[in-house]
Amino acid sequence: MPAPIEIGQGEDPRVVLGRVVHQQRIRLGISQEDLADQVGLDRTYVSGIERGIRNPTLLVLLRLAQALGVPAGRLLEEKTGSAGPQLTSA
Amino acid sequence: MPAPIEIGQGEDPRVVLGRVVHQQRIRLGISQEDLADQVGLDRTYVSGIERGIRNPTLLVLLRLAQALGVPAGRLLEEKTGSAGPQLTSA
DNA sequence: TTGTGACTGCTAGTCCGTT
DNA sequence: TAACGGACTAGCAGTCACA
Repeated sequence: MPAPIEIGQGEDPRVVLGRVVHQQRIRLGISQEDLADQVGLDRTYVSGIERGIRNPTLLVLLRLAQALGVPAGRLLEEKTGSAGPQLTSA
Repeated sequence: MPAPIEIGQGEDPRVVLGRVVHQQRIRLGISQEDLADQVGLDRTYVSGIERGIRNPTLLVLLRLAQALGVPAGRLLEEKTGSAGPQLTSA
């Protein structure tokens, strides 16, 4: 049972970022290691980001956005979740 | 820094960020010191960001965006430049 | 009012592993 | 496949004196 994705605004930005990264990665159907490889980061570091315990830099955020195929700003906004783009089939 | 992974953009993202921060700050008509004070950062650190020699973290970027009164994503996009940024003058 | 070099403390980010 | 930990190095956060 996948935890219901809630959107908190006073929430820790690192956790929010982690959720977005996770969602986008799953959407691409790739593993943390695959993503880490594409971004040029360590696999454990990507894991930390998704868990919201890391505080990545501007450069890393940008590379992450690129690898995930989303606009950089997307990583800081979290527009997904409720009434999300159900992403038909695939 | 690990594998650079060229970002088609060309220009250094730090410089781009610096330009956006500078523009927004000027738009607010405040000094670097005023901004630094609002963000809770040192004056010289803000200076470094505007000059594009700093690589701030997620948390710093967010505080900066808040103080500048712009959505966080705005700092990573640079929609300014050409076509008028239709900012509904306050 | 801002730019700059140098500095210290801490963490961003890596690499090894186990669960 | 991913969470999690320890130990490590590179680099950022944050500050200062001075231009």
